[in-house]
Amino acid sequence: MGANPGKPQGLLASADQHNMPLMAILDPIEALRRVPFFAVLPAEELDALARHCGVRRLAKDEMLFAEGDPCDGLLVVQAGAIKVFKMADTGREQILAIDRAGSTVSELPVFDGGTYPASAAALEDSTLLFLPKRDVLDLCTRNSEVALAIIKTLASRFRYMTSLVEELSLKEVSHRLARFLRDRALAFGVRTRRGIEFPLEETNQEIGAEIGTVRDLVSRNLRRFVDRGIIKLERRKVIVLDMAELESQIAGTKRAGTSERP
Amino acid sequence: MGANPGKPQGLLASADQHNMPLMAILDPIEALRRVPFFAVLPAEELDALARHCGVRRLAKDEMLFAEGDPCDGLLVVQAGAIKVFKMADTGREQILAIDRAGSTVSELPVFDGGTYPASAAALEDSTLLFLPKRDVLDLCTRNSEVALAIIKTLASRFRYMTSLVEELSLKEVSHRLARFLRDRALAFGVRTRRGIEFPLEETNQEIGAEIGTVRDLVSRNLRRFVDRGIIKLERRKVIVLDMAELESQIAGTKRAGTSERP
DNA sequence: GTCTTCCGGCGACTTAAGTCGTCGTCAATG
DNA sequence: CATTGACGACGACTTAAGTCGCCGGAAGAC
Repeated sequence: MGANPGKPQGLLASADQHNMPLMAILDPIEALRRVPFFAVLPAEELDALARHCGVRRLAKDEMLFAEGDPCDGLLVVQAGAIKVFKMADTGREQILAIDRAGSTVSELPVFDGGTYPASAAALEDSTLLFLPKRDVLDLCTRNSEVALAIIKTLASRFRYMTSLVEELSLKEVSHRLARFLRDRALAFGVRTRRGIEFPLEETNQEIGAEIGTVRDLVSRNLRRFVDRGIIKLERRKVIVLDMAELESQIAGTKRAGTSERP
Repeated sequence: MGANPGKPQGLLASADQHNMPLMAILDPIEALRRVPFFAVLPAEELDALARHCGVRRLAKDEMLFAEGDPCDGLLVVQAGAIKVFKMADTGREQILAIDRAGSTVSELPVFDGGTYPASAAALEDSTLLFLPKRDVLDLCTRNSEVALAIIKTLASRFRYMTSLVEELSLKEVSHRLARFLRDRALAFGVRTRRGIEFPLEETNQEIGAEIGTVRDLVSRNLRRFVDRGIIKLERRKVIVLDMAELESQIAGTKRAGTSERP
């Protein structure tokens, strides 16, 4: 699929609703079907689930839950975007995941019975479905295919956490930012004569929270990339001029020449 | 259970073998039964699994697998200790998990079909069982109780990763070290008239790799705790003199007084 | 026993990360 | 149109983190 950034993210929550057939907005079954581990279910199972589910609407920046809250059901994102994050007492935050339509939020407490391990809030106006814990657990017990699919979902999140730990512990801010840009370019980039272009809706603040640093450092490092001719910044858009150099920033800046120690 | 450190860890791998009935060393069924998600199985299922399993012995410091290797089965720790870690090209490493008897290593690639997300090596002489992927997946499909228990295991690991990310991103080295000591004190500490005592077998190097820093900083921060009268160090032992102060190191050193900004 | 190696402990230094204050721009608001 | 507020940029500064070299003691090897 040739990377079509036709649906930019942050600003246009309302556009979603215009582009989507009305049913898709109202029909919880469609929302459930977009969840990978429910997709395998026959229609009548989905129906049954849908009958038990509640709806929650959130305005931008509204909190969904806070770290430590008890949890009594699974949340399915129907529209919008939810950030899951940890917050320091200094106010700084670290984003653990951003979940959009078809994702579920914090499966953990549903399955291990604990409280939410992090807080969550809406990045845009959002709609979520709520499935009582019991129904989800019953379903898993009856249908091991679903359980296995949930394991896969958890595994994929786990892999991300693994690489996040690696980067936070062993890599510098410039690496993390380079990887962030590379990933965006691969996911949303379009080849033009000027380079690979993609939209960048979030603020430096938000980027910082994703890659584990502060606003200022994102700004400084972006500028450094611009100065070195690796990227070009426009309005709310990035143009990657030198993808090879961007990749090599990810691989290793860290005094790459020191060879072996004697 | 009044915290009995009767089985210190690193040095005494051989003691294990003396204290344990010989059968427990040789019998794979016993080893499998110690795994939480196999414990629920009836004896004949365990038998069947055990018949298919291979054995792998590792000397201390021997590699079990490297990041990116393909994986074709589940590894169950029967005896010893395995560290799972990421390594930077500078040689620095970040430990993601330490698994002992009754734990499994890298369930991820078994269930999502990918490669190992990190490397693993033996911290002590160790014995592992190997269960072919097929058998494990078949078992999960047949028995959703096992699948659900695996989800719980993954969830618990996930929670740890979550807090690791939080600490790496938002907390200082002294916090992480304080938490490390507190956790050890709770898990292995014994109340004596001098304070709460527990063994500390690992080197500063290893502690650093666990909490995400280098040898030197572990040493410096330990010393600082000693100077402030929070702990006392002996041979390979720690005595916590002021648990309250240790806890408050965890909660927040970070200019705790700044109140609100105007 | 003696030798060697590993480990811990300094102290001095470098550098990445983060903080702060200010200013200019842009966009939304009234 | 004017005001306000957010955001990005930038320079100067502070501090935590990490690096380096050296020493001295303890444990293991011979």
